[in-house]
Amino acid sequence: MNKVFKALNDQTRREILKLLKEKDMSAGEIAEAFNITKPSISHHLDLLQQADLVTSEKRGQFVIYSLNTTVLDDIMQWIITLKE
Amino acid sequence: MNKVFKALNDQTRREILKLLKEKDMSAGEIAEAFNITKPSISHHLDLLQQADLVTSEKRGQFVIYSLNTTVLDDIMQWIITLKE
DNA sequence: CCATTATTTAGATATTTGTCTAAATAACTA
DNA sequence: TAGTTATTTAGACAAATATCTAAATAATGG
Repeated sequence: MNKVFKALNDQTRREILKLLKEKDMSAGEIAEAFNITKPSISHHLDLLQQADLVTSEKRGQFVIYSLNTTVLDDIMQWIITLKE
Repeated sequence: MNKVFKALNDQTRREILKLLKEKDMSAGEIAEAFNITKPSISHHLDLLQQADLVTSEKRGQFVIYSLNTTVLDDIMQWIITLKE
């Protein structure tokens, strides 16, 4: 939960999630969408994965990342609880 | 939006919101609920207010804080968009 | 007006974070 | 096997953050 909030607290990471909503992408493809070096993007992807917001799968020499929205349900529930 | 995510990215601030869900509280009352000094809590309240997650009103020598959940709707909508 | 109480502001400090470059690892291909 | 491409790891550094103590501000009550 803590890790999810932390992962969401960054514009670049939120945009990565938005990209992955459209389609699965390799680390390199994701990096190309930003003006940030590949190691930095790799770090962001690591944080997103730690939060379970993305999953990754090695396909040949590529690592394909996918969005995982199931943890967002917890955040939604947290917000709903706060509102009621 | 950025400020809301930032404000939510802290355990203490999330607990403050939970407290304020139950009832409005003065800055001092809130501080007493934590093992943190009053200036630190004051700083957290400032960040929450910047994010529009709480409002404050001066009543005599006290400052009463209240929860404001309207901005949480934006977060909810952001999550829903990501999920659909 | 002075002392007390409530809260915030200022300034310092240690930790965390986002970014970079350089190097390491892993997989394909000629 | 050697060279190329894809990604991550390691290490450094500047900026942001959470916390503290001390001082300032504001309101109350004798």
